[in-house]
Amino acid sequence: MSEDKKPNNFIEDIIEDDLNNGLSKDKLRFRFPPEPNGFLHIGHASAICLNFGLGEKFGQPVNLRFDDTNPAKEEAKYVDAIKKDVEWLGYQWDELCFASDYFQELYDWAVQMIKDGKAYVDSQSSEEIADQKGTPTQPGVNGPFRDRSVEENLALFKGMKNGEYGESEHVLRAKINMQSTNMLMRDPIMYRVVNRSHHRTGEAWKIYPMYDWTHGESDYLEQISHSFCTLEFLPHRELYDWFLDQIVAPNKLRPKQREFARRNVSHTVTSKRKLQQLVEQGIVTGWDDPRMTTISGLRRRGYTANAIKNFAESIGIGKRDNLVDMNHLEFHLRDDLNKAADRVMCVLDPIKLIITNYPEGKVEMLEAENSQEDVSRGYREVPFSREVFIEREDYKEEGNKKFFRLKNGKEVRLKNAYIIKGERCIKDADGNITEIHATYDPDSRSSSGTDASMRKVKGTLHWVSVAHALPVEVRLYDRLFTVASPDTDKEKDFMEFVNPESLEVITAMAEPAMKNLAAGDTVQFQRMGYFCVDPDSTEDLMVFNRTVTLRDTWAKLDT
RNA sequence: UGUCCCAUGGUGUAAUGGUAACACUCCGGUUUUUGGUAUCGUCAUUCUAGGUUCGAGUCCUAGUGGGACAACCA
Repeated sequence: MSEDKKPNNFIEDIIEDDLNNGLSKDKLRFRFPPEPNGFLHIGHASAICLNFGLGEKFGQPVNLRFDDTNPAKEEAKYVDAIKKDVEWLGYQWDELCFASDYFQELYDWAVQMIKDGKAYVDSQSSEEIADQKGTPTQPGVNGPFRDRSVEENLALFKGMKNGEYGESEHVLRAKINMQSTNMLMRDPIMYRVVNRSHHRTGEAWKIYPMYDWTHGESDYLEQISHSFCTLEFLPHRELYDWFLDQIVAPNKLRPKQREFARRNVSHTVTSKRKLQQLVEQGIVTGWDDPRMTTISGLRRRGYTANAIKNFAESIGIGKRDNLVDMNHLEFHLRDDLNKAADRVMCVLDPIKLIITNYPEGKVEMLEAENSQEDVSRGYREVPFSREVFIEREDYKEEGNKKFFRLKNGKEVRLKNAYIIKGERCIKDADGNITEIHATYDPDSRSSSGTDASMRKVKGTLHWVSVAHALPVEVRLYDRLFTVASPDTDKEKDFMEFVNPESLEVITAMAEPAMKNLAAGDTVQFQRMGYFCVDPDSTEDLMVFNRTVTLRDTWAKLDT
């Protein structure tokens, strides 16, 4: 039972402090609160893992709450997509909540605040309101409607609710302090009129509450003990607390907002606006394009939920600006896939190799292990014959000592088959190699038990029998951006850093057993990387996405 | 010409006033029918200046650098 205790992060410290100060553990409750206005991305994954991870660590519930207070942007289809992504990551929420479920409570509280002189209806234009608000370095001034009577405020607010006014005619504002150093405290807007149909409440409401007025009160209604959000909301905390002050009952739990730094991953963008731009301008094929770092894109690319969760856990959580290198993510991806994926052979850039001393017309079914890591995964049969495809880059007429692959006069092993020796190659008029000739050692068949089969040769190549090869489409992905941080350049737009070679589509030659794979299945193409079957696959043509390459120390030496 | 947040190897995190550590990356060795995996190892870190203290990455002050804040968005 030696549980290796990992050090707490500062969020866990906050919770344990509260526990030590008398908060009972069963009062702990967390939430993940996305706005249903787009797809979740890798940044959200960190927040999901944080909140649901805390739920698991402390054995307490986590709500999934949709922050749906702006009908102009939100749609039911995003609600469904978000639920699917959270589930795919392997988390189960306690209650499924919507801020829109609280519209009536929020309204009633707002009416009470008007009666208490804590809120008023402002009838100015948004420009006038903005003008009076001042700037971060200059205090604001009070507007002309700030001291309206309670009766007038009540009547106007009711009128707003009943649809008697158009958008922008009136807003309800909290009466706080126009001179505050915190701009959010300068009489923030609580309600505005929006003439839109809401994806859940339909036409029932003409006024909609703003984020600040909604979020803390929603936390309170759900009795969330700790409300974690990203650092940009830190200035909102003062207002979060002020709004709570207006409504918290003494016998109820008072939620606490704390902030952490959003995780940025190199070579990606995560703002919805920018992701949308990539989709709209056709840089990618959609929100689930395998090059996108949306959860749905990562899923289609072949990322596993485990890899994402391990990544999130390993990078931890902090308060400083950060840019996590993509290779952290890829490390966890390879780590997980190495254990989970069967091995197969597929030649991406095929060239024909003829074994001149192998009988024409002969076919042998050779046994190949599905995983060197785990023999319990069993074996499959792979057909071998006189003509096979190998990778073009695996042959050189002459190569230096570091080149472990096939060259004239040298031996290599064909994986799970025979040791062959390079003899010569055939070239076309332009000097391009079109065909390689080799001879084989008939006694060297893998696991035949002969002395020859035990011989050590430096290189091992993967191969596919020409007569049995299954042509498949393979989509090779590279990073979508050529620089680590595409959206922080002061002069250049992030679109200028789009990698024009982020996708290469090729036809590869696969071993015949691969035709049994189904969409979503992941395998390792030995020596080449991890690949998964894309849903674009048809009866006639299988399509594979390259999830990630193998670590390749040779490629680095070679260049 | 404001308020607030942040600062530990190339990257991310830990050290809770007491020997600066872990992972990734990089580089190198061993094993290997994947130049993969596994395994061993090397290199490399507390922004600056003062102060408190027997002792400071940690506490205090100032500076420097980075970031947030002026949507009827969240």
